[in-house]
Amino acid sequence: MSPYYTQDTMEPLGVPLPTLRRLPLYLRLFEQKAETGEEWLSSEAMARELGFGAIQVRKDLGAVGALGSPKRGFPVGETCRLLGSFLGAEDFSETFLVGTGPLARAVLSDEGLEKRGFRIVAIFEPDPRAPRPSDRKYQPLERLPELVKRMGTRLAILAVEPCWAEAAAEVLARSGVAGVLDLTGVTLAFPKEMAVVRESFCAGLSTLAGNVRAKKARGA
Amino acid sequence: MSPYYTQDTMEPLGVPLPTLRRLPLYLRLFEQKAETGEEWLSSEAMARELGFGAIQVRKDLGAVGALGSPKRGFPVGETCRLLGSFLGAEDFSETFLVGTGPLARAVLSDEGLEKRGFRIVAIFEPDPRAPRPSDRKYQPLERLPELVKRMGTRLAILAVEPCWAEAAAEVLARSGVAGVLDLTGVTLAFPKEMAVVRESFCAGLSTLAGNVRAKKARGA
DNA sequence: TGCTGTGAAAGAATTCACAGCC
DNA sequence: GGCTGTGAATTCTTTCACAGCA
Repeated sequence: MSPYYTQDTMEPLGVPLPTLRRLPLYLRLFEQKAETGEEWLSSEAMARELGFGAIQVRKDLGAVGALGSPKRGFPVGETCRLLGSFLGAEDFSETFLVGTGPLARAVLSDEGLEKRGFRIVAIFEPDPRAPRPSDRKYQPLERLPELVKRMGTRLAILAVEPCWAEAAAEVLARSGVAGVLDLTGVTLAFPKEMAVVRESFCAGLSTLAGNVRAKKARGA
Repeated sequence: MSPYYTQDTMEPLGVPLPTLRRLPLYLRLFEQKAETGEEWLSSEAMARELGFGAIQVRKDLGAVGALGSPKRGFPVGETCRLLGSFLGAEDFSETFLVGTGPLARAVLSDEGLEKRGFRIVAIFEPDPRAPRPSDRKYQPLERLPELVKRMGTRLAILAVEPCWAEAAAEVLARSGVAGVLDLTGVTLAFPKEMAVVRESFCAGLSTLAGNVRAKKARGA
């Protein structure tokens, strides 16, 4: 039985999007504590470390059904498992990677992914003339839809060069994957039944710059 | 004089964070239109392409002072400049990069950054024994604070291996940079007067997985 | 008619206040 | 005391409805 129910009503939970974005941060904290062998972690300690309110931390954790204990906080091991299974692993561990350039390489060498239970199970390249990376096998992009069907994969990471982004996005759109992590930085249209998370260095930096500016405007 | 004032009240604007995160998407759309030579872009066209409401697009653009024209939409060239200067370029173009691994390489090879006006002006590496990349010069991390002071750089991208993350974060915290784009995926503490944007493949994938799950729960 | 701009209403997310438990 | 869990209050975002303009 899937564990994602609120504690009291036993209704499946719609976790608010902002909460969803914070959950990975909590998970990391719990994992760190697990490594040092600590058993309990309080919302206030987390809040201090992350720079936002303790009540928010509790609400967020409560939203996925995490259960803490008065005076001590949240049990490290159990909460780790709960967050880990909610956030990925388990149902969504198998992921396709589209692209073989520097960005795709960065994804492949990210230790965090496998630590969290995600596994890149196949790599695809849309450009037939792309230099062939020596260290891992990859397939032409056209074969992706077929493999999605055969393997039941539901997640894909799009990390191709900008010029190939649209072509690749179209293939993905028709492929039947449920969600795409779009790292291309190009504005791509996906059917709206697909889940899309867009992330790019550029957008991140822009947001940061805007942030700094806003902070200064308020503070000074 | 800085142009970031609301049109009517002439008060400096506090752009809502969710809006701030969407602005880079609009900017990309405008840039694309600029390339194909089109002069006008309507909020509804944008909305269709991005998959959210037209009213929201108008509110967001309005929040940075963009001004559209009835029946036609928003002027491509002018809005490009406005968004571009609000989001980065101009005041924040010079950026330090910390790290020389695959992730840092991906940042360096990202065409989007320079296209948007950001420039990596120096690269730092905390690990004295890291393999020396042949193609670009870099400096030991200890020199960063000094260079921040001399060059007045305000933004840094943190892209080191996880094991060096904390050490690097400490140096950054004392260095006087105003904002950090943290790509390490490690939970790091920064002084709260610093602006921090965290981004990682892992968090992105986790969010995506949660998203897919939530979508399914609602839809079916 | 076709689109923007805006004040008002609805809906979410965050914060507060306090009850409960060890 | 120290910390969690929760309903109520507040604040922030989004959406709606319509006025205005070319």
